[in-house]
Amino acid sequence: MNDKKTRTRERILDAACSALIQQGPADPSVGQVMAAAGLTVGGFYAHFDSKDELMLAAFDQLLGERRALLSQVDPSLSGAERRALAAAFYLSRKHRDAHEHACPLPNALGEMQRLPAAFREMLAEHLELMTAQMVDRPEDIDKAFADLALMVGGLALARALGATELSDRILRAAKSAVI
Amino acid sequence: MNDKKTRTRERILDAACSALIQQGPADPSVGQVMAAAGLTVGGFYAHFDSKDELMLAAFDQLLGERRALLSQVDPSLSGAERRALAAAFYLSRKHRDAHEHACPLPNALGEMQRLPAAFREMLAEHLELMTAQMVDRPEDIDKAFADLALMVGGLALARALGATELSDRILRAAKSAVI
DNA sequence: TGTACATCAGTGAACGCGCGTTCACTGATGTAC
DNA sequence: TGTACATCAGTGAACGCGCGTTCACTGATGTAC
Repeated sequence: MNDKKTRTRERILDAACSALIQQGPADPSVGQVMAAAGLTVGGFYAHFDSKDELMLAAFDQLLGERRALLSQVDPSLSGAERRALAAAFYLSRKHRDAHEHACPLPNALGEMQRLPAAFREMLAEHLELMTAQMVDRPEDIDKAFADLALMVGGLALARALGATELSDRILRAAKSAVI
Repeated sequence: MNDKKTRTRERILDAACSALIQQGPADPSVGQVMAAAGLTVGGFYAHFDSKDELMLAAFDQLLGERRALLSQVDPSLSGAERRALAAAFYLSRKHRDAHEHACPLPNALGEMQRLPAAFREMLAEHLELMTAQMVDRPEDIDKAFADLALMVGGLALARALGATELSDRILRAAKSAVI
């Protein structure tokens, strides 16, 4: 059965997701990802065509997870209330320090310009879908884009500083500024 | 005279600043930076002890430039007005597309966790000084941190997307959300 | 049920490459007399 | 003023290393008869 191969592929992809969250798309080596999945480097190309393809798949999976989380927020709340809830989670210390199932954007955005165009196209698509989930009326879309910028910037600064007092402070400041 | 050596060092440092803005700290190679300065790779270590030391110096110089720009805003304006002016420049298409004298944070933050602690310490110091320049009263400091997060996040998203319509839109949305 | 064969997921050594760093050298400039 | 020497900024080849990718092989599993 090739269920086994499918599960192995998923293990590699999950390892790549963790690496992408923590190190961005370029830094993790194929060998490191394979080792994290309990495999050796040579078997990689039976599952993915290239490192770029792996990282693109991981990027897609993680952004998809973010949107799935967003869709679980109580739909009876207003757009502004939903954005505030999303930001409260996004800008938590827990999310800043998470090594899995966290947002890849803070550590990946800076490398987008050097990656194949498929990454930017995928990013654009997810951003459009995400912001659409964050508003009640199309006219409010720019509020969602602004909140996204605030969230990504706040988390990027907080992660860059490590788990320090200043880092915590930036999370709090950004959280309280959501529109 | 060793004026000549000093000028050469500055040329290398300027080349490193450009590279840091566009590619972050890890991606540019010593050879590429030296070539951009019109030199060959071997001479590098007469000016800097290591690539990390070069990038740290470039990071310091660029963040210093940002603060110098900030200090040129009309001091008779209120803190909120000064922050709005700073954001209007920071979130302009011109700044997004600039290859020199631009902010290194959007392309550097994601790599901070993997760099020596000196980078994070330098970042923390500049952030404290920057936000102090952005407010009238200490109680408002969190507004400056939130605006910084909004600015950095907006520019990071805009740069990552390239010079597209969506990128422009994010710049506009973030600009109009400054506190 | 038991044997022979095919399949194929995964291994591990090898490749060519670019990296950061080192170092013996070059050649222009400044100093001593 | 002219010659001999010291200095030192910059050159370019070399180093050891980790990378992405390739490929001949292994060995467990499933199928045919």
